[in-house]
Amino acid sequence: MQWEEEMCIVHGDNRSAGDKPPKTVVELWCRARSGHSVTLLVQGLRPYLVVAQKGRPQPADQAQSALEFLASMDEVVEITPLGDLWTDKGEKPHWKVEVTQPYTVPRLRKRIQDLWDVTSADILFVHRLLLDCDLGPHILACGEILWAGERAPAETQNETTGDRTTAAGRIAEAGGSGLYPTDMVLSCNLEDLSKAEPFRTPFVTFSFDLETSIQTNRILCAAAVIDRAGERSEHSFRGEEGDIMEGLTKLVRSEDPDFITGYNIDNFDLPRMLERMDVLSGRSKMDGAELYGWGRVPILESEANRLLPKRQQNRVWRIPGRIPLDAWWQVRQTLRPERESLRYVSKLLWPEEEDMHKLDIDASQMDREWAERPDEVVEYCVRDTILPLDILDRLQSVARKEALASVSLTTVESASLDTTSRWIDSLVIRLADRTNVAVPTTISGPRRRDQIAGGYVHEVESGRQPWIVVLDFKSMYPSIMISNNICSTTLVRDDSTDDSHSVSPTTETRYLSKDERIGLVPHLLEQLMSSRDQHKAALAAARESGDEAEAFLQDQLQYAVKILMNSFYGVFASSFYRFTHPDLGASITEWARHNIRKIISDLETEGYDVVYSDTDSIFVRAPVDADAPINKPEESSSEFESWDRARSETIRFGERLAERFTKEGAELEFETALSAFFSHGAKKRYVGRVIWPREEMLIRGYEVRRTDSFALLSRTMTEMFEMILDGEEWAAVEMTKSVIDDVKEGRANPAELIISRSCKGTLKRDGSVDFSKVYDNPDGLPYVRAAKERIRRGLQFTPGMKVGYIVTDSKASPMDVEPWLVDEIGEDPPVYDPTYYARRLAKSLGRITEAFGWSEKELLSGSRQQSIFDF
DNA sequence: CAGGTATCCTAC
DNA sequence: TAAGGTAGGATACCTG
Repeated sequence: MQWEEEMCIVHGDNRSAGDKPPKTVVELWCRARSGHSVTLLVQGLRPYLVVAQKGRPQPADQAQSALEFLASMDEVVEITPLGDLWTDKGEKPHWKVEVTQPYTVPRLRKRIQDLWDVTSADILFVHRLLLDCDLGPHILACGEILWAGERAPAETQNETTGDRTTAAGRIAEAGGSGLYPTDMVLSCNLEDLSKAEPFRTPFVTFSFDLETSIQTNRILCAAAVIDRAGERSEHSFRGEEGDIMEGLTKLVRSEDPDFITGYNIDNFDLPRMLERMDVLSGRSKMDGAELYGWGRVPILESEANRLLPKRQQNRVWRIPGRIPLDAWWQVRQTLRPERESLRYVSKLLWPEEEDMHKLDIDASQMDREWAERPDEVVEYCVRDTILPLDILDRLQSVARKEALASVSLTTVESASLDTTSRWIDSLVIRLADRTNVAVPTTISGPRRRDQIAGGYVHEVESGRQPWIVVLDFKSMYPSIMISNNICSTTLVRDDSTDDSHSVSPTTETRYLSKDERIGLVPHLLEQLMSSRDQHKAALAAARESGDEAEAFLQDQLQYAVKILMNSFYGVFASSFYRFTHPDLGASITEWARHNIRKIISDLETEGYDVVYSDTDSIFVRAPVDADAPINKPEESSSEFESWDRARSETIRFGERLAERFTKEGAELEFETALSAFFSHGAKKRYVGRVIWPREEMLIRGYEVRRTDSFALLSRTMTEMFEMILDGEEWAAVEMTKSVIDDVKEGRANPAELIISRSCKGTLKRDGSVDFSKVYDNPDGLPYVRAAKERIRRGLQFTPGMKVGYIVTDSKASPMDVEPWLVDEIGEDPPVYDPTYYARRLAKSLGRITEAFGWSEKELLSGSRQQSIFDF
């Protein structure tokens, strides 16, 4: 029975489907737009690599005997000429060498690379399918139904499609491995797949959590929640450890989720499952599959390798067919919270809902808690599986991954777990293949030592400046790449010159004109720029018509395009990427420095004051009445008119500068107007009172922005900035002195003194953490000592997480610190070292007050003057 | 106690 | 043996 519908590719893999003749099947695990899961078995694609004669271009017929030898090799099935392809040594004849199976490609590449230039030889087979058929994650697929389970659409279920035994046979015949745990299995050919418009897929997510014994590492209980497009069901497991693991595994296999989440699963739950599986199953791999066979493949001896979750080195976990997405990592990336415990994060996200973060179990005493009140432990465990789902919902993590997959034309798994260079690959290789450019392999080996120069940062003077306009270049690096046609394929590598070339300002790196050859990178960036404009227009139209769902989708897509565009520069300025050259990155930043410096010097020549500039931005003093008040007066007040006039003149000045300095391909935008700007004289650290296009305070670089500052410092500094920007520096100093006095007297709230820093480490197989591999002197670092103390006390620590601590004695060397455990186990706060905190406050705040003549020493001395604070 | 090194985090 | 970049500020520890 044939079936056709739209679906989204979650993940893909391939397997051999016979040797004589050699056949390979691509397995695509998908979620249909209508909700059920599908395994697509795609036939008809054969693995290949591409070769050319080494060195300078030579006539194709000189390759004849070498080609004959190549054709005689075991792995090689067929060789076909591709004609001339572009390479950095010129255009030359290439041949497509089809091979038996994907796994032979790297082997063959190594064997022949002394004889041939080998290209297109490090591309994952499933990506090959998306590239060659020009598909993205959203597809329309048509195929023969080999299996239709209970959740498959009713009209697909009948006696034939629903019979397990015969289904397994049909699947094997189509090159699949057996009865996949998906709702449907379809067989199709390459031609049966086509690109579909993006839609929001109703993915299924599985969230789980383990509670384990601190003494023995044994799993005491577990919980899981399934989210099926918003519909949730809760499950809990207790009893024998093996039964718990089997229960979880059965649930994964029957509910068949696309995403697997939880809090800290990457470094805790997933490795712990593997460790306990080893303990319980001994040597039999198939016992292991019953305990932990979460891979989306049948439970068969032949699938032993794909059934279990895996992680190479210290990288992300991979589960064939599914996507492990740690809620902790998503929180870290999108929220950047000061602390990262689940309790802290849930309070941050849902401050109103008390029972969501009720603290009732002491995780550091899990064995005792489990012995005394197992029901509460299970309840606690269930709650900790619901929160990660709520977090992913709130952060829109899944929708973002899907949008990124859609704009980079890759699988959702690749968008979720792969790195920037893979997403770029997906677009670049596709275009290279279509425009006859050979695709070199990624460069391996040691990193380049000499760095390229980066952006220009202007010196900033200490003090306050009134009425400033901030302008910046729109998408500076992408614009430079587009307007100068910067690409590996347009770089002039010999010393030829031509008037049509685009020539970089100082090193005189040359690029071909667009008329001669349009570079891959400029071509793609231009496409992305216009597609972002289209998504933005569609977003506006959807909002207009009240179509919330469409507006959401278009907003996700335009944002994903932005992210993708901004990552081009980094990848092409890197030392390893396949289409890279050191001159590329260097000339992009060279143009950038040149452009911004030119504007600065033009403005200065005309007598304007450039206060600051960083890479693509410029801060200029507006020529307005210097006596106008900088803090906004009441509208009824007599000074209001003066302020308001300064404001409109500043805005007009900003608009005028933007217009004047905007050129074709380099758009300077008027970003904000400030009534006051302050810096203590350090680059990348400044504050501004924004008065246009909205009213707010802008802070960059200062401790206020840093997650490793402490709350009291951030709060005091923010208040200080408010006062300084209002012109009340004396009050700021007095306020600061009173804060420091309180700290010295021991009156500060210790919760405001927590310092939190990320701490690395390597996870050992038995679950313990090794710090000495990543740190020269681990015990010399306060946060490592705090992490060690956490571990000693039976609390979770996973490599990379932030550790909160209080300094208790700074006179000791190294200083004494204690971890902050109040959130997690309700422990009394440590007693802080008043001298240390007073000194840190005075130092950080003193740097700022120094601009007005008050030093750190004066803040610390406590010699407060009579002030408005003394009532 | 000055200066160098290791480390973190941020701006762009 | 996997991989977006550079510029810059700040802190703690260690050494001489």
